[in-house]
Amino acid sequence: MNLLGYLEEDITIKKPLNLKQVAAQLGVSTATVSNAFNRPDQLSASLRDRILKESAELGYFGPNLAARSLRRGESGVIGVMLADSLSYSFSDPVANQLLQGIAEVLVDKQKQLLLLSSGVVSAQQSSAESLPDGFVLYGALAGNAFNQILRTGKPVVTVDFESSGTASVNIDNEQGAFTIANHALAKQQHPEVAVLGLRLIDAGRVCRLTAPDITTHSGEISRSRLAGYFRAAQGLHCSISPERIWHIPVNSPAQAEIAAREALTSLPRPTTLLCMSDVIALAAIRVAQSLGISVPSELQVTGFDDIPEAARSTPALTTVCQQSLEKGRVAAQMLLEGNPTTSITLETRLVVRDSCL
Amino acid sequence: MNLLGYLEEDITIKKPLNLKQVAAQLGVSTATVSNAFNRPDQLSASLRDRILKESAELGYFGPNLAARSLRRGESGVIGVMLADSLSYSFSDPVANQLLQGIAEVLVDKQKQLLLLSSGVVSAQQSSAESLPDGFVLYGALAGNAFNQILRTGKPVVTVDFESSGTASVNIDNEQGAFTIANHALAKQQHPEVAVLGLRLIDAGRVCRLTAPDITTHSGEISRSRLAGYFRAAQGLHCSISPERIWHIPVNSPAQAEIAAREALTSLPRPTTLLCMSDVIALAAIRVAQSLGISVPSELQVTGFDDIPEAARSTPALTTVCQQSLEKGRVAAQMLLEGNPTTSITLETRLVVRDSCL
DNA sequence: TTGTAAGCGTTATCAT
DNA sequence: ATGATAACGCTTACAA
Repeated sequence: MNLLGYLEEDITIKKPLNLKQVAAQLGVSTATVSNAFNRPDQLSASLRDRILKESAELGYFGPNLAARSLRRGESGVIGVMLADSLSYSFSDPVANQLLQGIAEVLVDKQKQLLLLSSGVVSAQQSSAESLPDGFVLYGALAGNAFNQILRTGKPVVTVDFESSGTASVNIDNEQGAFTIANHALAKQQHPEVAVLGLRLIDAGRVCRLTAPDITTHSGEISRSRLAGYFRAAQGLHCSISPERIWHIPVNSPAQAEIAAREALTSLPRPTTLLCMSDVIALAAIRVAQSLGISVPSELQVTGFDDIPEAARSTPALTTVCQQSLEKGRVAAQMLLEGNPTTSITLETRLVVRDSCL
Repeated sequence: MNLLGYLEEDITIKKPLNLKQVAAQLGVSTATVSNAFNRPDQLSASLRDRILKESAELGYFGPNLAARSLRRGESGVIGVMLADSLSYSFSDPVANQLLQGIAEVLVDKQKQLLLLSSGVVSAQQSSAESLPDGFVLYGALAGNAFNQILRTGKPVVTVDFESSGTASVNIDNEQGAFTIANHALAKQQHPEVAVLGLRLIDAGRVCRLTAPDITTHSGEISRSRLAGYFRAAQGLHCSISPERIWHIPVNSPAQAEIAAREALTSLPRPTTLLCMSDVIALAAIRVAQSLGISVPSELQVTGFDDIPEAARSTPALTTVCQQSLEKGRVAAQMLLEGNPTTSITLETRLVVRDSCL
């Protein structure tokens, strides 16, 4: 093989065909090839079939996405931006269910999914957010990422947080928390309540709250849930003091176990553990078992989320279903069907299983 | 507001700024703005800072991705293509761990993640696979999707399957299965073995195998695991007949429970259940518990994968760690660091916990 | 039905 | 450091 031959082959491998070359090969105009891929009505079915078939044989599988979206102003890609880091999100069952719901709709509507995490975008020199035709934003985004996306002027649906002017999908966290706390506390005479809370304050370690922490606002969702717990407790004339509320910085089993162990070895020992996520609650059940504390007879545990694992554990977890999967579906549908403007609040549902009867 | 005003405003909202407009606003040339974003060495630091700052204030956050990648021939996007449907993959703990590992590396290297599922691509008229600079392919892809990606000539790393000429990350499924089967069977006198297999044949329902199924090859991975089980059994002079092998079409708890129930109510009742995934094994443990069969004293259960939930269940699951997270990391690193050509086989590790001592 | 050509927003080259 | 300009691959209005 000579140098020229080598170069030719190299080019063949490196550069995919483009529409112009295909048109030349097939002996038709570029317009016709383009129409074959984009506007079936502009040519005869037989010609279209021939072009599609033969171009596939040549190794051309459709117009280059960058060029096409540059020209058309749309890409067929939907961006999903996650407040937490990407790799963490894949380990979080709630985020996974949301993504699952979104993916269902996108596949159905033939859209591609570009995953963005708020950290990367702001650091990036080229704006990946210029490509997608629309966005699902999950959770309160760090810093300017949110504004950056809004300024694109593209349709946006936010999930689990709201911002005036954009469509959103939410649940009533306060109400869900109230309902389950009420369920847990109503039937006990003198419940000893502890709360295992998620992201209540701005601290990187597991710790108890202090009185001033109660009035400070930090994470919206957690604060709503805490408010729901308080409302239920007050209605039943029992109280939850700050030092019986634990802050857990990340929704991970490891952190949750630390907090659960602290709570369950503190005195007086809690008889009820209100947990702000299922991951936390499941960890609490494991810790209780390892300490020889029987659930639910000696300790009632409640969760929040209703992740799949909640139904599988023993004892099965009593929790609040927040329909994460449906959230994802609804968000994606709103995004893809017309101009999204409305805000939707999905129902939460008390799911009574064995950990708190 | 008059019609013209309305239109102007509409345009302002709809069309994001472009580099040319920004250059005009700032009173510099397009080349300079472009250089500010792409080639810091081409202008003074102070000018660059001014441009970056002021263009952000104008609402310009960096060059349009479609235009940039059209021009440069690269996009900064990595495509991950999953053999299974996207929404299913998000529910599968193994796929999630792989994605987590990939995401770690991509975030670190400032790459974006485009998720493709093999179903969508082939049906799509525009080729989304033209955008990414490289691909991680997970699992044996349906139909032409694989070839379509290879023909792009872009770097590819395959995970959990091999194809000559492309780099790959794999584990030794046969060896892993052999090791755990050997562990499970070696210490019993006359073990009654049943296998709960994943995707062994081409059938959509849970069912037992028949003799001819044993020789037919279908899913590569499952077949390797089955071969490992057989090798271990033969070495210990015990046998596994086809009607003691169940086929489960999807790695879901629901399907697995059906198979487990069949297996555990069949006679003679198995004393050892070799399961081809942790999801299946965990389902088997739950079914055993519901039938009053004690694990591990009356029934030994082994899994495969070592998903996070395996360590958390009671009894904790004895399984084979296949390092899914590391697989993802390695695959992404291979893809991003130079021309990937090598094939790597990651170690599997027997993890003895309580379900099979 | 087909061919032609403008232009989408960017980068890179070249001369200035 | 700048200005002008040619691509990158495609879509589409328009003319034939």
